Amino acid sequence: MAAKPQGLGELELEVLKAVWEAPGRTVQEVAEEFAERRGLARTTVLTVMQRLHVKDCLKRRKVKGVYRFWPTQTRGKVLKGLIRDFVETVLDGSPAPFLAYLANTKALTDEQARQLRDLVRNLERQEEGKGHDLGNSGSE
Amino acid sequence: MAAKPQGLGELELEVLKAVWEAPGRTVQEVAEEFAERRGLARTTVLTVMQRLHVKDCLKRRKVKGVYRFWPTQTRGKVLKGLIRDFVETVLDGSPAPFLAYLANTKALTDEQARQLRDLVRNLERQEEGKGHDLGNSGSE
DNA sequence: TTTTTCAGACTACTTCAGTAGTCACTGTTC
DNA sequence: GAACAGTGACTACTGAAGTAGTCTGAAAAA
Repeated sequence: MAAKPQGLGELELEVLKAVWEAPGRTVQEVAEEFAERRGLARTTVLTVMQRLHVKDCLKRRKVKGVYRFWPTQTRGKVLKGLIRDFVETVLDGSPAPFLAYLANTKALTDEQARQLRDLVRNLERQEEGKGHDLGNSGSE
Repeated sequence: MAAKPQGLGELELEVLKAVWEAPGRTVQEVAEEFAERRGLARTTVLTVMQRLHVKDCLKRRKVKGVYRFWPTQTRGKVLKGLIRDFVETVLDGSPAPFLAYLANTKALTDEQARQLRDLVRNLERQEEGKGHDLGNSGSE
C-alpha cells in the first residue's frame, strides 16, 4: 500500500477532514478555520499539514507561489481503513460489540436505520443464495 | 465518572483484555503470556499494569505477598466507551460509515447477522410505536 | 545467617502527536 | 532598492505510551 492512513492523530484527522470538505485549500485557509474553532496557531496547522503530506495523506501543488492541498485518498477509503483497524485491534475482529452499542444507544437517524435494514436485507439475500460465504474479498 | 477507559494505548488495551480473560492474575502470569506472544520483558508488562492501575482500569489486591489484578469495569462497558469515542471523533457521530463497512466486508457470522436483524426489528418496533424518539438514555 | 530469587517501585529512553516559535525566502509596495 | 507581509522550513518543547533496565525489600533456600 502506498498511503497508510493508520497512525493518524486526532488533530491530523480533523485537518484531513477539513481538506476533504474543501480540497485545494491553502494552509492559510485551513489555519483560519482552526484558529476560530480551536484557537490554534497558524504554524500548528502548517506542521500538521506537513506531517500529513509526509504521511502521504495529503498531496500539494504550488499554485501562484502558495501550496494548495488535496487528499490522496477519499474519505470513504480512509474511514474504511480506520474502521477496519478499529475492529481488528479494539474489537478483536468481531463487530458484535458495535452492534450491541448501536442497539443500546439507539442513536440512529432514519437514514442510518434504513442503511441497517438494507444491510440486513443483503445479508439475508446472501444467505438464501448459498448459505453464506464469508470470503473476504481481498480488501484494497 | 470514576474510571476513564479513554486514552488507552494498544498495549494497554491488550493487557486489559488479558486480565478480562482471566481476572485475578499476577503480573508474572500476564508477563509470561506476553513474553510468548510478543517477546515483551516482564518489566514492560509490569509498567503497563501499573499505569492501568493508575488509570483506574485495573484494581489490585495483595494475596500472599503478590499483587493480583482485576478489571474495574466490564469488557462491555469499556468497549462501549471506546466505540462511542470512535464514532464521535472519527466518524463525527454517525455510525453510517461503520454500517457501510459491515455491509461491504460481509464479515458477519450467523450470530452477528442475527443480532443485526434483532436490532433492526427493535428499531422498527420503536418507529411504529411513536415515530421514533431518539432520547439518548443518559448512558453512565 | 548468608545467599539467591522473586516482585514491585522507580527511572529512563524512544517515538509520536500536539503545539508553536523563529528564520529565511519571495514578492509587493513605496 | 529597502521595508514589509505572507508562506514554508526547521527546530523545539511537552505529554503519552511502548519498552525495558536497575534497585530494593521480602521471602525462600542453602
